[in-house]
Amino acid sequence: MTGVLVIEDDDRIRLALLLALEDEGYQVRGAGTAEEGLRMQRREPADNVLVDLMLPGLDGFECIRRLRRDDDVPIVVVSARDDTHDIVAALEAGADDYLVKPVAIKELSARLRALRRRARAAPDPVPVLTFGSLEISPDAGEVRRAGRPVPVTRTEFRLLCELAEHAGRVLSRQQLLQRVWGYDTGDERLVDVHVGRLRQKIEDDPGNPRHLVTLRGLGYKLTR
Amino acid sequence: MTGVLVIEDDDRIRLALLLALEDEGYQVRGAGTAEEGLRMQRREPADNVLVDLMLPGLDGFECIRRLRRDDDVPIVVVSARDDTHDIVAALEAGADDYLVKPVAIKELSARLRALRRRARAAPDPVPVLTFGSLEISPDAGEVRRAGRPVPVTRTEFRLLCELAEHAGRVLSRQQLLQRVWGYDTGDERLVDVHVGRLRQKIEDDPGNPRHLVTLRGLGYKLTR
DNA sequence: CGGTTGTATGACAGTTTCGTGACAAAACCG
DNA sequence: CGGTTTTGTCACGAAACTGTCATACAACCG
Repeated sequence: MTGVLVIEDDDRIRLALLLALEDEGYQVRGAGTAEEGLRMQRREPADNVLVDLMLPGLDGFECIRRLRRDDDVPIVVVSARDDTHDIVAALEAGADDYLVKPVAIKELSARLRALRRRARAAPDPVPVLTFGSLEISPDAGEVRRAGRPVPVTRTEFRLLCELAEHAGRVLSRQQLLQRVWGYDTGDERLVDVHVGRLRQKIEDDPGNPRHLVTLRGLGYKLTR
Repeated sequence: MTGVLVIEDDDRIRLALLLALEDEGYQVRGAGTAEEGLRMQRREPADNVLVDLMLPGLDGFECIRRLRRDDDVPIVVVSARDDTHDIVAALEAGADDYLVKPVAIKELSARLRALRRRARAAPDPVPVLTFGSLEISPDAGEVRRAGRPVPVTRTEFRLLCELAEHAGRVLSRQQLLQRVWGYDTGDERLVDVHVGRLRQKIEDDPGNPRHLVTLRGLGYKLTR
């Protein structure tokens, strides 16, 4: 399992990063101050560290230097400041990369991956979307229910991913036909059939679906 | 002396980069096309390569892949496009960093420095990838099953490594053709055949593969 | 309540996708 | 050069998947 430590004092940003990284398949942990982060990294080293520059107490630069002192872990700075001087200083202090907020999680993930390739560190985690006991991993082409793999067909899988990507939002049959099948027009019953088949596989009680819900007259949605 | 190769088709930008890097103390050389750049790098390897994404003929992504194929040189993309999708694709292709034009030369220089520090710090620790009782050492060119060496052909080995590097992720036949064979197009049955042959060698029960599994309609993946 | 509209589902036939053995071309190797 | 291994192509059978349809069921509405 690949671990990431996020050192960031803003609770909301830290939480958002942690949740997003978790979806990307990382095992995450967070720290609100440099001191706490250093302590955590010393006790139980993560495979990657994300650091904010503006931290209370010990600042980001110093934090990077100290991390670097006793570890070769890849360090990525995530800062609001988009200033060449800061970037150079951070890299000079020992950081490996520098991203400016707001960061696109996919980019962050890709950069972490590139960095790990260089550092020959941990393996790639596989992103997982979770809906209660239902787990969907688009990259692994896998669906699990209560931990057990569920065999789904390609069409079902695409449909499920489409719904999962827009979790909680209704998608009309037309939209689904368009996005999953690429049809601009077609029989909407087709969607019903596949939704039905999917329910047989992923719902505990297919007659009373908890995740893959029908919204009469509107379409379907996937809920947690 | 540290050498940098700049592959960029716009003469003015290439020249500007070369001059600026020269001021930074690098020994520089430039190429106007991917083909020329690849040739130069093969003949006389630089310590860093800068690549533009929009090149005439062979595009930047392909250029990166080919550079990566026979070299571990740090690659930095310098592109006008500031798009998450491009960034992810470039990093995925094997780039180490991605900068958006116009670049601050001080930042570029700092990033190159950080990258070289990394590249130098990781002298191959001969990693072994393990999948249950299956062991693959990409560097040693060896495959073992329950400790016993398994003779695999070059093609099979590359296919296996490609799958192993992305353990747990589905790779489509197209992707495999592209990455293992370098084909941009071709008969997808070819992949099937080699997967079949590989299974005969590495699976306990080739009829019921445990590691090299098929995901109908999606492709293949290697699991633990 | 009865009519109307929208949704679920089982069956089925046509199509797609896979795995495999056979074989020839190509590469390799003394 | 002759033998051996590896590689790519092909064709075919088996298995899995897909979309359509008909019917049954449920929800809504006045």
